[in-house]
Amino acid sequence: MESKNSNEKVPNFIRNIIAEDLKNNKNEGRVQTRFPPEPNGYLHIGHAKAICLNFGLAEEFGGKCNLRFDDTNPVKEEDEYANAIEKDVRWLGFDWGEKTYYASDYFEQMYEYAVQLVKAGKAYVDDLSADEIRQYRGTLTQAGVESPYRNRSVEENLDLFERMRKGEFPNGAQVLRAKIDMSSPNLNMRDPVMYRILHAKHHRTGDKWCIYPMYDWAHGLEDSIEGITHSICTLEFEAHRPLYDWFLEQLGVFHPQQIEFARLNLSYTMMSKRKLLQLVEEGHVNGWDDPRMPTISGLRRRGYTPESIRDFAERIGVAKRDSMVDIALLEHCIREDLNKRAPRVMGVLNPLKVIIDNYPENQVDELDAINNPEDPEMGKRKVPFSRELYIERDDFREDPPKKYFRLAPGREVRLRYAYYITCVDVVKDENGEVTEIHCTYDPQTRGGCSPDGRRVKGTIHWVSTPHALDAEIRLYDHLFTKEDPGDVDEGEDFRSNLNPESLKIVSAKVERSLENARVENFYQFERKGYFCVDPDSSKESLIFNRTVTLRDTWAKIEKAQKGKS
RNA sequence: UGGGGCGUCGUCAAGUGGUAAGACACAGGUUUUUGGUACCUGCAUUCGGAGGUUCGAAUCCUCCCGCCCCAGCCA
Repeated sequence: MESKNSNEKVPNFIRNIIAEDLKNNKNEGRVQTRFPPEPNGYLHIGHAKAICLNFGLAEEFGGKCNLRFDDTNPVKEEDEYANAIEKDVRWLGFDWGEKTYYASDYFEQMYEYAVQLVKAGKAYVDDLSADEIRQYRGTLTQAGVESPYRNRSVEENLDLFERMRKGEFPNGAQVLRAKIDMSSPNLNMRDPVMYRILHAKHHRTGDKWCIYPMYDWAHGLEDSIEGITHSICTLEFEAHRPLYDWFLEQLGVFHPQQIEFARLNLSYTMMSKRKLLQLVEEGHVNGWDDPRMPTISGLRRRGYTPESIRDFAERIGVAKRDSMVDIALLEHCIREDLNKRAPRVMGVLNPLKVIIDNYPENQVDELDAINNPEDPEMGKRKVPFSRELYIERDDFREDPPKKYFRLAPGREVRLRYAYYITCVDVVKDENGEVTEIHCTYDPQTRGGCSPDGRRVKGTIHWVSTPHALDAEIRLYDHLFTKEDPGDVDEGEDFRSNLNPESLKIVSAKVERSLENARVENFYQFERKGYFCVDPDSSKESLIFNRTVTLRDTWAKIEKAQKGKS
């Protein structure tokens, strides 16, 4: 399976930086990265990019990658999320050793570092309200104003900070701020808040703390404590780097290098955790693992494999420019993976009854079918054939368009692995709807080829009626109708771009061999696409999710034809 | 009109002074008992624009244009 790594690694700026560092023996040749999610939501394909990047780099350069929960805000974080995140990272195929790291494990040490800064006159307790702090901060073009509390004595600051920790003050009464520069053109440097008072129960430390560190203060410390050599994050943190560096420099501790890259944007979907949460809470989807969601759990349920997602992450590359990756690339990756691995099977999504007039009633023939033409080792199976069959409604046209070479009155086609049949009659109901068609078969063509060598243009799939299994099939399409769901008119939001046809449920007839299908098994329904067994499925009622369709050249031709006429 | 970034094919993306990789998409074609797969061919005389340096520039310099991020006691 690993041998398919024929696509060699393409250079990117982060790889280049690390390779250069290694050449210069920076960090004694050590490479240590980390993936630091906040446990306040589910991971999505954008996180998968970061995970593959961090774990991939570590692996490539003989280093390690930590999984670390950045749990510094107790009001938003929950164990449920932390557990789901661990499961997803593991499912993607990554291993972070025996230890899972938590920012909250460093709270005591962070506090001591803060005291150190206070003693050095580099931090102070501010009594200004949140609102006042905002006003004092100034604007993009206007310098800020120093807080009247900025020059308290070290002793007073020490006393106040300790009492903050003890819980003597209510939420919002004070904050600890770094004393940097209120006139800095970089707003992040205008005396940023290091600690705020939050009387809240933390998912791990419980009620032990009532002051919690802010991201900018905490993150560099977490990295430093763990000996991270390359702290890779997304572009929006670029303006925070001077602060990251400032704290570590003041403390004189190990100083990791922060490197920023552009986050992933995918067409026809969106990555905002907030909006994804909204989709879940408002019921536009059926949970975080809805197969239409770009979450790892959604993709897993949809039938995406870890291999396909890792391949995708490698192919999109890593750079600093904002971009929007075509979701067709993700679809290509899963098709490529499943083409090699998915057993082929026949399933009729929209059944039309076919009666073979000259085939004996009650006769059953067991025909050989190949499980995967891409992999002979997957062997063969028997599929039952009888007088009554189902074929795909779209594989029959009373009035076939040009270049259509499936079934039509008087036409002959091949039933895959079975016989050639010719349509001799069409039966309709009072509305003119075709209810069944009658055909004759050529007994000489068993297996699908004729002794006289005559050729048929079309091969269609089928299922024997008396042997067919019923199955519910969930057909998924893009969640949004626009490449950029955020592209909306005045007064509207991304919800108005929700695709009303993102889920269609059909009752299908599938071949008998699927009776043993188990949850998460994947198949190629020949000529239709790749499907996997949904967790809702049971032996009594089979349920499949369509992962992705097969490429459909005919659909393109027909669309082009319609466009012309 | 402060600061920090970024602009190479429809979409990603290599390239770091020596004369534009690759992938997806798209368009043709070959093979085919999946209109699938595989394979072949085509697809940027040009790198946001204009000047300049150089024998030579996507790569160096200057100016201009466009897009993104920053004013949470979120991360």
